[in-house]
Amino acid sequence: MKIGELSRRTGVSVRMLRYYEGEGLLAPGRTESGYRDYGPAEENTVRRIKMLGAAGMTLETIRRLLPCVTSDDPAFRPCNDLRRILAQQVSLIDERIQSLSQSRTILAGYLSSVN
Amino acid sequence: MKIGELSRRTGVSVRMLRYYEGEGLLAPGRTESGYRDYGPAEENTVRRIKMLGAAGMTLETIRRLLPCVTSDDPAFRPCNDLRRILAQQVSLIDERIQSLSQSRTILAGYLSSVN
DNA sequence: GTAAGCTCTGACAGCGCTGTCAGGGTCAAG
DNA sequence: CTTGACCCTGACAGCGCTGTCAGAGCTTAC
Repeated sequence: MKIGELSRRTGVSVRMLRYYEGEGLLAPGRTESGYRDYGPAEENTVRRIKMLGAAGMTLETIRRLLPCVTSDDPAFRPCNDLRRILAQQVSLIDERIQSLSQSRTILAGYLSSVN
Repeated sequence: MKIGELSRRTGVSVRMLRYYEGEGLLAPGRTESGYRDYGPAEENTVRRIKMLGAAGMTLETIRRLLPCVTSDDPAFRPCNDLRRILAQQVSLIDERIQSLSQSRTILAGYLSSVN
């Protein structure tokens, strides 16, 4: 299918689909005339990217993770990294939450001091 | 005092002190030769900016808040907005935390499904 | 053949903050 | 007077993602 259709099916903008490709997350074939040509595998990948993105991951992180998650691949590597990266992401999020909580505390302090 | 000294005293980079000014948070006088000239009031202001910034506020938000906090001013307006803005900031942080927690849950799910 | 609609590439913009560099004055001490 | 330290302005860069525009080719249906 062409990029417009994939966009409609996945809800990811055409712009972003091209961007994914530029970032090495997607590698669709091309028609003779140069149009990107996506298959079901690519559609799956886009869905996965979307999910991981929803989990707050950077495209760069997703890129490293994708080969592990793409169940269509024979997965040469058992992806020892998968667990490590996921765990890393979780603690990264924990740090952010911690930091925000701290900010929250400070603000709440101001707020109560204002009466 | 000149900008370098203020920077040393407050721990805020020269770059940022100039930036604060550009954003309308600070309005130091100028010497004849055009050097910025900061007094104790400005130093206080910078300290306040630092604190509010540590609470996760945008400079724009801080700008709106500053006139309320600058205790040196007679404070024409009783700053009805102060409470409102602070509360608003708190709920903004809450939203972010919520969003991160959601991401965390998703990731933790992935992690456990990987075993 | 023509027009509408889709695709292509490449580039600019913006969010909020910060560093850094360039080109050029100023000030203080020797 | 010269030198080194400091200041000035203005502009570019980068983070990560996204929209949008321009200029041009392809496709499809009438």
